[in-house]
Amino acid sequence: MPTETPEASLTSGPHEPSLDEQIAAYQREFGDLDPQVEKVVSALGRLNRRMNVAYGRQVADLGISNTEWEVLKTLVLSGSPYRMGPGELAKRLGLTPAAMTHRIDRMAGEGLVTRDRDENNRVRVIVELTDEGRAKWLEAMRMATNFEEDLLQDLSGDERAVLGELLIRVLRRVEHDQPDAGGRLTDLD
Amino acid sequence: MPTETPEASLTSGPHEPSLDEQIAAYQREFGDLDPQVEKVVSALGRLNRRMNVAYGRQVADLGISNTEWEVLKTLVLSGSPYRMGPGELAKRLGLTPAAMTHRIDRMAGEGLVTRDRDENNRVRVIVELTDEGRAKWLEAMRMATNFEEDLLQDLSGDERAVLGELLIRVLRRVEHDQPDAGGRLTDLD
DNA sequence: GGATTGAACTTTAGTGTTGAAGTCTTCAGG
DNA sequence: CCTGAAGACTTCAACACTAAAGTTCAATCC
Repeated sequence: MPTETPEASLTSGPHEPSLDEQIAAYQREFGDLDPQVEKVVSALGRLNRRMNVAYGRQVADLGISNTEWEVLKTLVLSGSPYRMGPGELAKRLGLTPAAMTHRIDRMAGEGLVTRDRDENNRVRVIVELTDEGRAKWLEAMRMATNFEEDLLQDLSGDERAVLGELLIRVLRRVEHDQPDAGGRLTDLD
Repeated sequence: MPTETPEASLTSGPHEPSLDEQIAAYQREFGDLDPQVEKVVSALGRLNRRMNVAYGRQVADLGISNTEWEVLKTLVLSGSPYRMGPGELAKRLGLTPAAMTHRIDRMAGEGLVTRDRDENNRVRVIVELTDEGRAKWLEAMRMATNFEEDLLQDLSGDERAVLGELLIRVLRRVEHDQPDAGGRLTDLD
């Protein structure tokens, strides 16, 4: 057995703290906070993390990455004929134009989208969803909705409605203070 | 004026779709979904994105990145004496050990943490929060709690309680299906 | 109508992340 | 002991992203 020093518990307990433990720890380390607020915020954070992991795993089975799926979604939501310029795409996805260029390169290489110059204005580029891209989106969408339905399974119809309403009210507050992309929507970091 | 071709609306309307528009677009493109579920999920997604942006901006003012803040949080939550091994840190943060090594390098260079070999087991490394690191965490925490308080300002005490409860029930469902880190917690992508 | 401004995208340099291979230490067996 | 195996971290190569500089085409000014 490895020399069990007192501090050896450093790596011993993988024991990821439960939400309650986490909140208790915050109370301990930073007394000055409202447990009710912390509960909501911590739950939101964890939930989103888990959801991202879940989505990532699912779309990986389709041979695409989470980031590629984001692009497919954005194109589909723009409606037929599923075209958009790299600049607009970048803005919606919170990426720099440079990153968008590379992402489109990859996706075009995989046949998910096409990239062409606009004949009427040769500075512009048109990214268009291919049939294959749309098919991938559809498959991903089916998986996602199954997962989402399952996610909310423990909630009654009324509860779902209430949850939706409350979230939207909170969302309105951020979107108001932080109207769209004041600058870049630089996610994480 | 640039030649306004019919498709020129490609880049014309930065018009980021509202939540309602987004949900309507999903209905249009993929009839087979429950609007109530979609409302909750879409709101969650947007909310988290906005929150990440907000946190990122705030801690940037303190001269640290969002990712560094994550490390500080994890160390503080572990409780005094705020020590942890890189491996455990990586697991909690959903990073590979390799990334953790570099992150610790940087943070040690900035004086936020120290990195030392465990005297009792020289394979192990101990990352410990410095006073400066703890001070940064404290500042960040103050900003964060202000923001979070503001975020929920439009909700009554009861509503906050309900929201927290509902989120926790949803969370329980994911954490049950996806118990902790089955493998790596590869966020996004 | 030729130069200037401006818009939309691409290229380049630098940083952070992953996955795989490598190093060093400790533990267990002969 | 001395060897082999396992664990904990680090190094390396490849990839994705950002910020800033560069390129190309279109519109406007004189």
